[in-house]
Amino acid sequence: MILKKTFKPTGEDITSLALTSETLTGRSGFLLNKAAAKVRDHYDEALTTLGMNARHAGILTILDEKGVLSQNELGKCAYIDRTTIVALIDDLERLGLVERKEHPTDRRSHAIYMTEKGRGFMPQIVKKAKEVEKEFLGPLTASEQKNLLQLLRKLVFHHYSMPKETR
Amino acid sequence: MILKKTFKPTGEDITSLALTSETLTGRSGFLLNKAAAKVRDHYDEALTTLGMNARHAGILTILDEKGVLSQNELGKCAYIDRTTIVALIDDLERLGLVERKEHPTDRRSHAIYMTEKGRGFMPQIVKKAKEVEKEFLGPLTASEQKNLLQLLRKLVFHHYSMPKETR
DNA sequence: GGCTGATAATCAGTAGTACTGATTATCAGC
DNA sequence: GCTGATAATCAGTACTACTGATTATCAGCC
Repeated sequence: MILKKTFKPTGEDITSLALTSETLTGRSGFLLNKAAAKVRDHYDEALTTLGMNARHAGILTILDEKGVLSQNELGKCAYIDRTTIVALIDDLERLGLVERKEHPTDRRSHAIYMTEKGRGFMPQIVKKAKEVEKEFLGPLTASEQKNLLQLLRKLVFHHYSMPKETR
Repeated sequence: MILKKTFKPTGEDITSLALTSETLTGRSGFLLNKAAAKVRDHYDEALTTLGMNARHAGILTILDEKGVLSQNELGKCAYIDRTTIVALIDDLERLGLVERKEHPTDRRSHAIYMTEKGRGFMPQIVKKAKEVEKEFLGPLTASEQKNLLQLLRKLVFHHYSMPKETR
């Protein structure tokens, strides 16, 4: 192998490769990480013109969907750590897309509101998301795409609803 | 929403959620990244007793499968950047699992050999991988698992075979 | 009214991932 | 023997994601 000039990292015929944990390409761990890195690149690239990245867009999407939330609630929805979300909200506030306001009933919390400007960004964000999804999932048929999303969702919801210790 | 005491980040009935890019949980970007983070956690935790992480195990798996490779070839097989693989090989060499030797025909290259000790680790690595895969993919049926792996593989192979500029 | 354990946001520090760009050595073609 | 390409390496950068500590506040209980 090492002597070959025209080295090919992977064979052409995907379907001939074994779906077993004995090979790297048969492990969900490998495939998920590589797929995730790639789709994140796509998102970050698409959103850079809006001055944000995929996680910022995710937070705005949650806010748009669920209305006003505390930081904590927001973090839980996006499965983002409580300490990580602070800087993300900072960024979005700096961009004028959200505002930290006083929480009506709990003075420990912040109520995160989307601003008018933030709301105005949503159509663009959704448009970008649709473009990225279309391009990234392009190699799959429509039903395969749907299938993939459903399977992933099942996995994600299962593993993120487990208690912390067993995660 | 912000006033509710018993806040639930996600509804229970997954199947009722829309599979559309307008919601975060309808985007492959979100789902892939969360699933990837989780499965990586599982792998890292399972492999920590062997003194390595998921990427080390991945490299050993490639070597086991393909035999002696140069660092570059190894990187291409594992889709790991040329600059990133250096430290990973360092780690594995320090653990005594691989060795950098002189390349037979190209003195720029290193030939990476698995040591006897490294070969001896493979059954444990495969065992751990199988356990992780079984547990992580547990929420899915056997045919769903197979399906998921095939869809992911199609995506990964497609996107990583593109020329750099359009990736 | 005041104590106590829990919770919300924040920050400092740490670790891991992944890359760009530069450097050195070597190769391969002309 | 010159020239452009390639292999490994390193320094530096940026981003992700966490632990643990801190401060403020809440909620239940005596």
